[in-house]
Amino acid sequence: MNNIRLLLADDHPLIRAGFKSMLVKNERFEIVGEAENGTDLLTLTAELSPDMILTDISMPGMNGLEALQKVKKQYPAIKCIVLSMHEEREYIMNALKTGAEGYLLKSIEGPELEKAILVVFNGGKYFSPLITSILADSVARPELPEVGDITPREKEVLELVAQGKSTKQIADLLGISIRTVESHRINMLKKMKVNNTAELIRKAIEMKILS
Amino acid sequence: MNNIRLLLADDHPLIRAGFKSMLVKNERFEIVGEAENGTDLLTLTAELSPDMILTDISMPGMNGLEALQKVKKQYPAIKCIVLSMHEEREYIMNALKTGAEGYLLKSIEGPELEKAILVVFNGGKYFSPLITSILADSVARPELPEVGDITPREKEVLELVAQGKSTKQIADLLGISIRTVESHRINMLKKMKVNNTAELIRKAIEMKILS
DNA sequence: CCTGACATCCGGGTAAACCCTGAGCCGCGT
DNA sequence: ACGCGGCTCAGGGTTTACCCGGATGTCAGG
Repeated sequence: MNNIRLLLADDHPLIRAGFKSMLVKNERFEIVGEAENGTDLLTLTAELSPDMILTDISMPGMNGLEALQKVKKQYPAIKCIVLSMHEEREYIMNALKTGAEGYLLKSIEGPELEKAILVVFNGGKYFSPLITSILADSVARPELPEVGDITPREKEVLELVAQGKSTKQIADLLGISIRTVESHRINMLKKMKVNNTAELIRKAIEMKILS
Repeated sequence: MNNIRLLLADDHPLIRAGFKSMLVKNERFEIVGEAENGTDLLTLTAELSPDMILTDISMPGMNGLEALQKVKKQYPAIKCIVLSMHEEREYIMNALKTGAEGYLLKSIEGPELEKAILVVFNGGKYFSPLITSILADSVARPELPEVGDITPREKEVLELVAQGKSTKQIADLLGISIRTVESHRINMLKKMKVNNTAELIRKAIEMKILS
């Protein structure tokens, strides 16, 4: 059986070293490259055409999910497993939307990592047990907030709002009408199902839309 | 020259694996034990009496700093380096207060880690360059009028505001007038030197006044 | 004592946020 | 070709945020 050629992406050398030392124990795994950010991930994917990508979400510059989206578009055959420290539902949902075949927490241990890679390589999907239960919970919930689908323009407005800018200031900065800025803000209020701007900011930060 | 006997503490096997693989390259370093939490760290320290402890801060159960404090009390000779992902001033200050001889970010690379261990082992102190500059900044800048001087009542209002409650709702909940609630909010706007409620929320979260 | 500092409380007026409705333009995918 | 969705804008209305002021009470220090 052929080796499984893996591309590893994480901005921390420490984490990469950890994964490498977990993976070298199994001869079938071959780490063909390491990326420090989303951009590297894209170029290395093009150069190396790995069988599978293991990537962190939060990385400087282009983040893992953005990069993944582009990879999936160009090379749908490449399997992707997302590695993250975050147990928040939104993170997981976003990862799934980009087409990731697996989602693992960094609290993972060696044997589970191997299992996950093998399952995904053979066409399956794998999620940490904890992740599975989180997903199950959110399915059981009758109401699906379905939030997080903030458009680029909305995010632009959101960031200015968080900086304390008034609607008029934002309108001037973006060169658009006050009405338009209001539309964007109010659309976000509805999408996020919040009552006012204050809660919008809190929720946006909670969901890591804002830093 | 003798080996440096290290005790490693982190709740993620992945991180421990990363450190180990970074450290095995240097023969002088010997990892004599690994702890998954603060309690383990204490018992292993007693059993193994290592030369130095490398520990994460956030761990389930007893955290790294609590454990470090106890270790330092019982075995003052053991050097301690704190490993953390957090660049916040408070984290660093707390680590220093517990008597840690070093503070490293997990973005560290191998050579710097070796250097840090050697420096600390030889009686010195070591901090990531980034950490040093953060500390320097906070010393250099006398900092704004200690924005933490939010009064209990104000904080109460602040939390409700962050929950998306309107001034009227807050007034009813607290059993006071709308005007009073507004006063509290506006006083906070002035204290925090922000323009509106949206920015107030962002800043409050930034300063850990709100979760 | 009393004065200043501060937390808490309240009122009125203006600017802004909020909300509904409706609309045109454009890029994108089936 | 058509619909869908993002971005743009407007009228006109209600509600709220924002800021001006002033009022209590407490409490420490001169």
